[in-house]
Amino acid sequence: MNNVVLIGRLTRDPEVRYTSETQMAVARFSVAIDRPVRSGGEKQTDFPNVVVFGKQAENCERFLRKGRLVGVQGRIQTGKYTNKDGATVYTTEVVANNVEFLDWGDRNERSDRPAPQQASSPQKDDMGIPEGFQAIEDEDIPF
Amino acid sequence: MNNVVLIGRLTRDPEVRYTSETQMAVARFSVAIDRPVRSGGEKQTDFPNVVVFGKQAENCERFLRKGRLVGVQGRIQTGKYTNKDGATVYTTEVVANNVEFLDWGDRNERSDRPAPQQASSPQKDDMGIPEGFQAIEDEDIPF
Amino acid sequence: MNNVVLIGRLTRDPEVRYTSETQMAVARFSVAIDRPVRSGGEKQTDFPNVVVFGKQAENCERFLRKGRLVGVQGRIQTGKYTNKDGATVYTTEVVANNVEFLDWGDRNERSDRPAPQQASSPQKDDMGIPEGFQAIEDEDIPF
Amino acid sequence: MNNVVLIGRLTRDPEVRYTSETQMAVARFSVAIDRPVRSGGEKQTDFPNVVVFGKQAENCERFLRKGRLVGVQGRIQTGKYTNKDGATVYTTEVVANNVEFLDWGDRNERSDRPAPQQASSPQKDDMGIPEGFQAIEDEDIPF
DNA sequence: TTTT
DNA sequence: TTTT
Repeated sequence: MNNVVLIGRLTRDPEVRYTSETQMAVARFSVAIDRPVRSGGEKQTDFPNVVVFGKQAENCERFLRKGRLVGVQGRIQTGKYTNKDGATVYTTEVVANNVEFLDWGDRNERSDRPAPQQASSPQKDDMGIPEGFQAIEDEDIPF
Repeated sequence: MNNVVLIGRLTRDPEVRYTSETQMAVARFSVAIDRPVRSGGEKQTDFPNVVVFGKQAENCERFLRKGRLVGVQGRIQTGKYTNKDGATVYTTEVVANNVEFLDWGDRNERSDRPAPQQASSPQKDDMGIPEGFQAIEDEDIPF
Repeated sequence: MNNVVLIGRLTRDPEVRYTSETQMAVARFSVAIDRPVRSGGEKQTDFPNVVVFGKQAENCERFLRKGRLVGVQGRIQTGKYTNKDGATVYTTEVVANNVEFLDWGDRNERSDRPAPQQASSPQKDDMGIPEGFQAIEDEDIPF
Repeated sequence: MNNVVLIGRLTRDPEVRYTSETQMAVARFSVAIDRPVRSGGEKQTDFPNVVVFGKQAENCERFLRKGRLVGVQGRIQTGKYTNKDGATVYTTEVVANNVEFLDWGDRNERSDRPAPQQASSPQKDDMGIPEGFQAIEDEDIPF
């Protein structure tokens, strides 16, 4: 059993890549969740990272933007990789089974993203790997 | 909303420290959770870190050992700290509201831990901070 | 372990009563949650009942209305009672630890409810018991 | 979002039927979950009903018995039906996506069930519908 | 690297 | 007794 439910706001636009073999979409974002305030305490916020795959990742790319409110159901996934300095970095992220869009922003923002420039998105990801994460290949897709 | 439920087995004995001011117990352990096997795939396991505070942490110290099965209900907490090399390390762990002991091991193992050597546990934690975590002080206790 | 998370819309205004002894508020509502649509299937919806106690119940009374979107974290509670015909009726409801207001409706709706007519709410509840539920007394409050 | 996690013990052996068209297995049981004891209060227990479909239902039939400990991940489903007296009965149950067996009982109990008598289980269910539930047909299977 |  |  490994079950997570989050409701929070995107800290930035989702970042989408594609697996090299099947070109499956992989979207990543992190979500801001304020902790319940302790009386007399200052605001504190958690920023868990979320990964989504496939059709849902494509919907995240199209409809989600920084600041939008989402509900996420998934599981905690841990991993590790070796960084440029040869140090082992441990990662913990939420792999989403389901992402729900809980608000739809202003009219402007709801419109689809500008069509990506030719040959941009469904191509081998050679932009480098984001800080703190490994490349994702087809064998990492959980379905 | 930030809700986590895990069922898994301790990867090692819980590690317990005490806050310097109120001497509240803080227990840490990580838990192994096998992912549902994909047909034709090999076994994969996640190892989320768990933190527990107060009375529950004391019970974890007394009754939990490596290999025991637990249910954990809590929330994801993120943080960061600067390591010895001056690099920023980001952390993600599960802060437990509730830890349930789902098996009690063999008769032998169920017995309490040998009493800690004098002045050992309820003392200022100066053993250093475990790899990948910050010191915990009273203001970090969530209740 | 008994953990529930729901996101859905109120099917009607919350119904609030008060325990006879300590006059603690008890709010009830049910929430509509659409099931993920099966391709070729028609829409289906679940309507779980939710109960909230104390301060949170008062906030529900003030700010929640039919149609508003909420996140609920809580547990499943079962019970039974004997109805007017002498038949045993079994109940299952969600006792909320936490209710989050995920939208705030139009400006008009966000305003507080009209002040209840004098001596209305914080009084012994003698309006009778709603269909399908038992009276709630102080010993039923979970904290 | 509609997410439930339970850990509890079966109150009786699971009850298994099969849909008339595709003969898919449908297992039902209820699970006892003690509430956290309030100091000075007496023990209280919830008994949510659980339904499982397909392969998992077959595993429940084979391996689960009264008293066994399970973890359940699923969602709350509500429904209604008309009983023999013409009264509308409202139902709330947990539809499981995943049932984990958290203990395996004594050696004896772990063995498979005696093979059902010829033509017993994979047949049209005409034993009547259990108290408080509707018949389940193929269109009710959630996958 | 953080959201309303 | 059902919500957008």
